[in-house]
Amino acid sequence: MSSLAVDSDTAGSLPARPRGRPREFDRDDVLGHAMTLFWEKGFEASSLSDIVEATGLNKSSLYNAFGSKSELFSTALERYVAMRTGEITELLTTGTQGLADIEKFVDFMREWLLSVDGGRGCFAVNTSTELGLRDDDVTKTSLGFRNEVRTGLRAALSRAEAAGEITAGTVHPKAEILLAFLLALPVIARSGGSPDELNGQFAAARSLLAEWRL
Amino acid sequence: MSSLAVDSDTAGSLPARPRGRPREFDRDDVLGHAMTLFWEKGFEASSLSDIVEATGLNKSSLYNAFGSKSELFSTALERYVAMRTGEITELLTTGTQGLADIEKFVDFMREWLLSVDGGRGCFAVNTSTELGLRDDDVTKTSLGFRNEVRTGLRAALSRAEAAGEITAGTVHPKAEILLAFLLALPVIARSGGSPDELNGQFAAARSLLAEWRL
DNA sequence: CCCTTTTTGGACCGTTCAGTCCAAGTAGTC
DNA sequence: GACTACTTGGACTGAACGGTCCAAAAAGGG
Repeated sequence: MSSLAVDSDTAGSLPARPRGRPREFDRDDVLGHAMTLFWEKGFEASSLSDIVEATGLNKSSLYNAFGSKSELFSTALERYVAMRTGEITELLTTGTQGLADIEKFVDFMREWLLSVDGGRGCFAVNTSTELGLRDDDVTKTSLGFRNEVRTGLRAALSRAEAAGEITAGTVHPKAEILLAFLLALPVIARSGGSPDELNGQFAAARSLLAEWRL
Repeated sequence: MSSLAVDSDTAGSLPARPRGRPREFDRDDVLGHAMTLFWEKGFEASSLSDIVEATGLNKSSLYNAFGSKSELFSTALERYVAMRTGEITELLTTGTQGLADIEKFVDFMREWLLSVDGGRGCFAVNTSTELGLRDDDVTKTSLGFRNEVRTGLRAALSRAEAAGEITAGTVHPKAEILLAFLLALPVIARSGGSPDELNGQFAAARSLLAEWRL
C-alpha cells in the first residue's frame, strides 16, 4: 500500500511536502514496533513508557501522530489484521486448488507457530480474549477477521467440492472445524505449548484433511 | 469439599477454633467472587479496588488471607481449574460410554457457552493468552488443565475404540481435534460470537462425531 | 527575513496503582 | 481481667499510570 506516486524528487513538482517541521520518524515503522509490543504484552500490560521505549518516539509525537494509547492499539491491530488477511486471501480465496490450498495453508501456520515468534500467538485472538468483553471497536475488528478466515476456508473448500475432492454439501461444517483449529493453535503456542504438542495438533489436522479426501 | 467434621457445636470439643478474632468472611465465598472478577476482566484490568468491591473485604483482610493480587489470582485460577477438571473427569474419564459421553460433553459445553455468562469464555484460556508469555506459574496451571482435558478425551475415545464405534488407531488425532474445538469455542464466545456462530460450531462438531461413528 | 505551520523534548498534571502500617476490635486462655 | 492471637478498617505511601502543555526547533511561503 502507501506510496503510489512519490518516489523520485525530480518527478514534476507535487509530492507537496507539508508546511511545518517534517516528522523525524516513519509512521509505518513506528506502527510496526507498537504492533509487536501490543502483540507481545497485550493492551493493559503495555504502558506508555513501554511504547515510548519500543518506538523511540516521545509522548508528544505519539499523541500527535496516533491520538491516544487505545487509538494506537486499534490502529496496530488493524494493521495486523490487514497483514494476515492479505496472506489468507492469497492462499485460500484466490488459490487455484482445493484441498491442496488448505494443506498449504496449514503448513504455513505450522511454520509460523513453530518459529521463534510463533510463541506470541495471534494478536487478534489475544486481543479477543483480553478486550472482547469491553471494547466494541476491537470486538468488531476481531469478528471481521474471523469472518475473513471463514470466507477463505469456505472458498477453498468450495473449490474442493467442485473438484469432487470432498463430499458434496459439507463445506460449511468443515470450514468451522478448520476455523476452530486456527483459533486454538495460537492459544496453545502462546501458553507453553511445546513443539511436540503443536506437532500433535498439526498431525491431527493433516489426518483430518486426509480423511476428507474422497 | 470443605466441611467434613465441623457441623454441630455439640460434636465433642475439637473443631479447635483458633485463638484470635475470628474472620468475618467465608474464604471460599470470597475466592468465588474474586474468581468471577478475574474471569470477567483478566488480571491486569482488575484493580485492587475492583477486588475490594467485588469481595466486600478490605485490603488488609485480603492481603492477610491471600497474600497479594497475583497470589489471589493464582488461587482463583486453581479453583477454576479444579472445578472444571471435576466436571470433565466425571463426564469423560469416568464415563461408561464412548462417543455418547463425548456427545454429552459437547452438549454440556453448548449449554454453558450459550448461557448468560458463557460470554466470559474460559478463565483458563483467557489467562493463557493474557499471561502465558510472562507467568510461568500460570502457564503451568493452564498447561495442566489442557492435559487434563486431553486425557479425558482420550479416555472416552479409547472406550469408543474398544466398543468398535470408531476406527481403531485414531484416538490420538481425534482427541487433538476435539481439544482444538474446546479451546476455540470460548474464544469465540468471549469475542462477540453470536448464538448463530456458536451453533454453527456445535453443528460442525456434531457432524464430525457422526462421521466418526462406524 | 519574517510569518505560519508542524514536530519535538521534556516538564508537569491529577489519578490510580499495588501494597504497608497501625490502632482498635474481638475472640480464647490463664 | 489481664494476656495473647488474630482480624479489621482506614489512613497512608511511593511509584507508575495515561495524558497535557508549552517553548524550542525546523521546515515552506510571502
